[in-house]
Amino acid sequence: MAKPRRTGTETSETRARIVEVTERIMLADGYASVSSRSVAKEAGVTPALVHYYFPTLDDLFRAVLRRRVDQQLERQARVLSTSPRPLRALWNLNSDPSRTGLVLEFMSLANHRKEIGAELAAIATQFREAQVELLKEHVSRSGLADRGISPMAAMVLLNHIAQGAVLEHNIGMDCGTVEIRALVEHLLDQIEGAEPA
Amino acid sequence: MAKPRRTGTETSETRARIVEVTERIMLADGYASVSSRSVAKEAGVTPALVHYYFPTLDDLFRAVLRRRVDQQLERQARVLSTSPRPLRALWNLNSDPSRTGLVLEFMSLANHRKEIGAELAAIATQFREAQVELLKEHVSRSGLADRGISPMAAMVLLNHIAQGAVLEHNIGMDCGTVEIRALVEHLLDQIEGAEPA
DNA sequence: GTCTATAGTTCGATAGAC
DNA sequence: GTCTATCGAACTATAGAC
Repeated sequence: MAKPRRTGTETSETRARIVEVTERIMLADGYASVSSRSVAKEAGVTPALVHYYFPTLDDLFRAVLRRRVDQQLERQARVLSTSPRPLRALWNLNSDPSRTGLVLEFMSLANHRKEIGAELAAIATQFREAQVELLKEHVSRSGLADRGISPMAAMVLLNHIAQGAVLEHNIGMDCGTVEIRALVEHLLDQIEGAEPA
Repeated sequence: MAKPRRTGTETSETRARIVEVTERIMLADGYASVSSRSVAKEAGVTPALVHYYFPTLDDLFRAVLRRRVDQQLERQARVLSTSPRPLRALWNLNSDPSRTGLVLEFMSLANHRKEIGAELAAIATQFREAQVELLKEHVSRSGLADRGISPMAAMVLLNHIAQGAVLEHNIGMDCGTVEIRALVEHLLDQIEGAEPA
């Protein structure tokens, strides 16, 4: 009996548009620019309607998070299980600014919305475990074990480099960009073989 | 004639306390929790006094940034020029959560305060160039060239790993923590020799 | 140097009409 | 499902007294 307030259905098109707009604002201007008003304006509805679908802003943020997680988990699984060069496939995937940029926004958001932090940690762990699991099946092929690098270490390394690159790209920094990219490409070539033209 | 408003002196103790408090809030709760009120409350003054020293919040953020930059540039230069193992010294420096955590807050802040983004990129470039410059003097000793890794690539790599580790630590994630740390330690040992007990 | 007081915004959230 | 209207709170910033 605590909250008898009305909320919208999960399948609403307007609801989907609100989530999309929110993600766009987060990427373009940061999570701090998300408000029921800014979202409503860009979605072409009223602020009240945003609250109709998402009683609190946290609910809205969580919806953005879940939507992306579902998308990316599926995409990652598909790429990892079909690609002959899983490491390179993951590198390409994680170099996508919109993917990594959003992760970073949620990490910042988690810094003062503690409930989101725990949810985010669980999700990130889920991603990484899936990466490691799928990589293990390719481990003989990838030649990682020969270098004394565990699948887990390889995954963390790849994620951190991609993440750092996106972060610096976001603020317009280009010092070292070509060098680190060359290093990664070189290592990937050594481990998995060069990409076919 | 645009702004005839009064502002405080640079040497004020109260001013210094305000900057310190702001940095603490940024690290603990994120930049979005910084307001003239929250800072004033924790510093034991009134919101108006915060604006007396820092006409806008951007001025306050910039003061926090400059204070840290001066501290860290000096510390980095000292450590790099005196340590027999410059790479390990940098790794330890960048693994400090309060250093890297603050960098990340400013990177998020830059996402919707574009003026700060340019300033931050310039500063980060300055840091990295200083790292590369000082590392070059040690390059024969560090054995990096033998592995085909340029000083620039090494620095970017080290920074990104440390940054990623702090980021994940911040949200309470520990998946892969020991593996990546072991990998870095192993590589540092190989390149620069083991630390003395 | 520090304060009170306040103008002017923006925001989250809700009630209730249509 | 969508709206208008609004309350109450928090915020940035400024003016001016002490």
